[in-house]
Amino acid sequence: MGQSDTRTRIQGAATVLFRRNGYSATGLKRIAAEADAPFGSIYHFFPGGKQQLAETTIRTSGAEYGRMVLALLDSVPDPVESLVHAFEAAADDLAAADYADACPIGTVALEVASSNEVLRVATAEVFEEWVGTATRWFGRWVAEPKTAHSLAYSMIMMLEGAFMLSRAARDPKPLRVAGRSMAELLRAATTQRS
Amino acid sequence: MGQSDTRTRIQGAATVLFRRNGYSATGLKRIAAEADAPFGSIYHFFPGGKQQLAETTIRTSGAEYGRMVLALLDSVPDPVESLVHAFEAAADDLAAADYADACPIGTVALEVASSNEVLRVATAEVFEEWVGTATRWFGRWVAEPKTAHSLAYSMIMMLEGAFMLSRAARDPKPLRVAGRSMAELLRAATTQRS
DNA sequence: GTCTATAGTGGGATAGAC
DNA sequence: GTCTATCCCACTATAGAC
Repeated sequence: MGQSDTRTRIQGAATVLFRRNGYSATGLKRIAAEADAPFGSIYHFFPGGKQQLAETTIRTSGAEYGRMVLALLDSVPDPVESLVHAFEAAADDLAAADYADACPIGTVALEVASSNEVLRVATAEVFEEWVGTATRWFGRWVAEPKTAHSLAYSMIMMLEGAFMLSRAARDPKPLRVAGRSMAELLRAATTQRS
Repeated sequence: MGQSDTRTRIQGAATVLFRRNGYSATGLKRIAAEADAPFGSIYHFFPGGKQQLAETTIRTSGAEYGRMVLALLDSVPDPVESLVHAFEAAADDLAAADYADACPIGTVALEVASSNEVLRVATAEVFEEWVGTATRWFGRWVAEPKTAHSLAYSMIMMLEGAFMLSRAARDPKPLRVAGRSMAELLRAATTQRS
């Protein structure tokens, strides 16, 4: 256990730091210190260095976060209420975390988009996975697959944008507004309009 | 002219690099090189160093970008069509720029939100200014001020989230979907629903 | 004021003792 | 396999020549 435990602590510390401060601003020495692990252990478990560690955290925390959001959406029966509730929960969590822990991959995604192909592809695949999951969720209430797909994209984009504005302003309001807008979008998609 | 021209080139190069690669990944040496300016000139014109240079670019390019988006929205008479058109234009521009030049402050905003108060406040104030401008624009077609405010927030959040997904996937589609969703939101706000 | 050289710090990565 | 010491490089910042 001692061995894989070190690896777990390293990956956990990396996930937290990349999420809060991004890829470039996070040093491997800092990760080792936060993980209470010797510096060399990073290269033992992640021979590919910083990039491999980041790719691992992106894919792992990305999948985890997707499951968490889906579970949150499934915890309320009515889909419109569920959207409002999920964004409210995200707002509360973000405020409780002092506006530090939002999307685990958002900051890194923007940072590496034009500078690191390996990490860019990793973030793109995580987003794609989220869109697929969300499309299936919306598909339970929306007839047109294309509409479900658009709603899924919109939900993730609205969430990412809301995280950005809420963190910058240190204010949960953007996330709450985003939730109500997504509810409105779903209502519009399921309601006949004159 | 020679003097302030150097300052302009430095600020221009900084704006481009911060926008593409973020704050931490951008070195002052690189900025000086891209600006064809001696390294020392950065500290001559920006005695506060990297932070002051970044704050200046955030506020300046932020205001410019806000004016540009507003002009784009005002270039089409019908507001619903205008939203679709504006996001389409953003999609075309982003693809033409090889997915490098999206929002001038988005990447930096996420990077500094939990690590640099001066820059965090600068990004927050730019976002606030955009929301105000957009609220006035939506107010021309929506009666309720609160609704106009929500639409303004949603548009900016959707744009930021769409930039993130489009850059990660190197695909203009998220931006186009975002535009259609914003059009749908405005339609829902201006149409009677059964 | 313009520019260069360098100090001082922290980064990623590696070699090698244990 | 675990851990430490160190290398080399890039960074921010500054001192000082011109």
